[in-house]
Amino acid sequence: MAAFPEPPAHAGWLRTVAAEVRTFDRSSTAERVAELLRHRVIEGDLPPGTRLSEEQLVEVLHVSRNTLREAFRLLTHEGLLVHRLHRGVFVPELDEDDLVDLYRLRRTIECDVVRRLERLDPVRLRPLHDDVAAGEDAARRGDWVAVGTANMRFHQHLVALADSARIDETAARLLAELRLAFHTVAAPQRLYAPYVSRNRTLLDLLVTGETDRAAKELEVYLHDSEAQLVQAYRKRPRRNP
Amino acid sequence: MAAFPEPPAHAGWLRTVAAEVRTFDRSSTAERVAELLRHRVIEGDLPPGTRLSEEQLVEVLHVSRNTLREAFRLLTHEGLLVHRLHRGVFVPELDEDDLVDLYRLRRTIECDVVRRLERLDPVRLRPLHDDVAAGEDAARRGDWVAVGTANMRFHQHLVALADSARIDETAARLLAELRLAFHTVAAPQRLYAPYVSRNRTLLDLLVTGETDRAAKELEVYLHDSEAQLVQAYRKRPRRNP
DNA sequence: GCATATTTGTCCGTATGTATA
DNA sequence: CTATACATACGGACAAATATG
Repeated sequence: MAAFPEPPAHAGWLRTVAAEVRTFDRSSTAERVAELLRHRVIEGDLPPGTRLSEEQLVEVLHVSRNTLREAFRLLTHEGLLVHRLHRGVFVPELDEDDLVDLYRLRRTIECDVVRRLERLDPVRLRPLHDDVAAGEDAARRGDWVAVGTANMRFHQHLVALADSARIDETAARLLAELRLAFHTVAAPQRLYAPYVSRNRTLLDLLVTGETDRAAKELEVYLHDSEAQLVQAYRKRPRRNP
Repeated sequence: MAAFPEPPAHAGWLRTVAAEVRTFDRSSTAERVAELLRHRVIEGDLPPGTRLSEEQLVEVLHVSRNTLREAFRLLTHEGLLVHRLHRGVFVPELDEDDLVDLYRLRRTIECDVVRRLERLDPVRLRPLHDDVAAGEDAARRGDWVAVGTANMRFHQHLVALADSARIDETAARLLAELRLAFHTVAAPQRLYAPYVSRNRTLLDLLVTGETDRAAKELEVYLHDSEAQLVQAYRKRPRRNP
């Protein structure tokens, strides 16, 4: 043993990982590994295009190949990894078509959820208030990572108003994939900035019960967001032309 | 060996299966196994509540346990199997809440897709025409299984008009799960019957470009369908009270 | 409630096939 | 084209949890 020449440079994130895997219990090992990798991908620690070597991960996580591969399968179906036969799993590199596709489904779900809201108990807006406040606060501090997180939470809590587990799950996958897109552009910070105040506007409309106007506002909102992201995509520095 | 008292009665489907697994290539073994099991579940050959024994399937499919478990993971994530820790995988038994949840998402997606249609090339309605015709034909023959299949195809082709891979995928999973619900009620045949003509009505509205009316009609349509299915659920014979 | 048998969860070693330098 | 690295797939083993009598 010790036959492994220490993982290559890009794998710095690996070092802190080993202990975490056995932290939780009451779920299968594969799910814990998946949960761990999920966060690494979503946080951008593994940039799009990265290949996840079975050998290295087995070594570092101290799990068997089988278990690791089960975790891969889970994440693959969540869209957070892509699986190329006989080549391994990679963090996906979304292209412009993927962006458009993601926003297409996103508009369908989020706008429809808002449009169908009625007789909404104000208490249920509580998480949204918190998210908006967190976003505004983070923006003041200039902590753009936190702004992004708060924004994602806001939208997740928004669809949660529909009271549908499957809508929640679909939205979660959607937003997770979208995070990948944000990680492929140069300065994702700026992309979140304009939506701090727009989330506030949206929330106000929900508070006053103007769901139709809220739905229309959200529609424009998401179109703008998509346009900005597509633009950032085109301007991004690319390795392979 | 021979310790198994012959798989129980419901497992007759196993016998014809062995050869099929090695038919295709160009995909992994796990995916081929998953594809096979997927069809068996969707077609209702494995009724909801069935446990899929690893040992039996390994025996019959001639694949290793690891490979089989990978196939399980794939299907679990599609909602076609449920995984209970240390107990194995089962064909899910959807309850009333699941039904409501499924229809909630279904209305969101299908209705929104229809509402957003504009300047639709009539050629793209071709698959829908075929599906409606197939449904009507099958209904005349009294082939209710074929009616069900045609109906599922119709709705899949309907959402395909949105030109979104992720919407297609979401809808596919949705409809697959819904099939499970149909298999748990006594006489699913009758449930499809009323929608042969309603599909025709819907299609006519699309042909004339009245997308708003079509969306509203679909909304009512799906509400009715849900109500009927829920009712059938309550009347169904149950083993465990 | 207990002891046993069965089944799943996890790991390992190895052989084979595929993609890429 | 060959060589190499790696993923794919298999089968055996044991531990852990569950089901059964």
